[in-house]
Amino acid sequence: MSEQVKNPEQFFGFFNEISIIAQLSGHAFEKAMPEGMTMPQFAVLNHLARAGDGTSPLRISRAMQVTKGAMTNTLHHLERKKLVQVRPDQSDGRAKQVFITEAGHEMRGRCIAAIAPHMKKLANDIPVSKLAATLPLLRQVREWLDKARD
Amino acid sequence: MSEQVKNPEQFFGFFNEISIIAQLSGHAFEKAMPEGMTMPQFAVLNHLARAGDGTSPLRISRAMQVTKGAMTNTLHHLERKKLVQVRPDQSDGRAKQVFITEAGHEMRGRCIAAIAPHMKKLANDIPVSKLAATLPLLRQVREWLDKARD
DNA sequence: TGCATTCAGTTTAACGTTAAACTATATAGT
DNA sequence: ACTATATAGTTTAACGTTAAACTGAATGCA
Repeated sequence: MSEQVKNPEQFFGFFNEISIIAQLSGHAFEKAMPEGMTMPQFAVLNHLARAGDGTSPLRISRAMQVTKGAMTNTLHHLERKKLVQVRPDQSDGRAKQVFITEAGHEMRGRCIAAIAPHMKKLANDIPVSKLAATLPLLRQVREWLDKARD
Repeated sequence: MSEQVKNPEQFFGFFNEISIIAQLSGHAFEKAMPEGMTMPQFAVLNHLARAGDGTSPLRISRAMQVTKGAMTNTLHHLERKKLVQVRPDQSDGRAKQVFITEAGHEMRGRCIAAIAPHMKKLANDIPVSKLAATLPLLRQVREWLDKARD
């Protein structure tokens, strides 16, 4: 009674659903956010606020699971808006350190506040607990894919 | 004891996990597939094979949840490779009809075959039943987002 | 019949992403 | 010390996407 993959459609269906949700939710978020803020930008701001300041672009790019080049781009946007400050790392001439500014903290707060009403609406129709219940599996899948990337 | 959104992080975490999985799985799929086949191209081929031939680009774009412009692009790729055939719709001068060719069917089979071993590996570590169990919720979220799009 | 509106599809610019080439600095081995 | 290799970050080309402008055909209403 081993688990056979009789039906590839279940797999495709799962990943297809995932990718459509990613696309729709990404655009919904960006539409709700303050002027010009994108998902990647908010994600970096949020990461810096939660996980702490002063890390390098490379470490942030790994946490966000994007390439270094993508992070260069995102950080330039945030820097231009003065939401982060990027300084050379004294102890490593190759590296830089990224700091979130006061304006950055404030912008993060505004983003969260802007999204809150939408979350409330979603929570009305779909209990948060059901979303949260899938998180362990999603994390497992993500970690699996990350490892399989070689 | 109503369901309060105390912790926005659960929401962000859910959608963040989703978007990372979408990105990783998309790239993993494309790497495994035959030369030059992309996820969107395979998705269209798969849709035509399963849901039937002869529909219009617009209907396909809606089924795939992408814009008309994106579908124009994807269909051009498939047409150039002779995996689909696009003909003007006799009964509506504005519309077109999309048909999957024999080569298209064959390519779809090759894509599925190419992905099968990867699915097997994933199924080894994460039971298909657990993925399938989340599908109803994912569908619910997707439909909610689709409706909320106005 | 004629005109305004809707609809199908294409095209364009802008954006974020990846992969790969590149610069510059750090590290290790001889 | 010197040389080879690894590492951090930037830049470039290519790609798929969206939004919006556009063309051409159909529909509805006067």
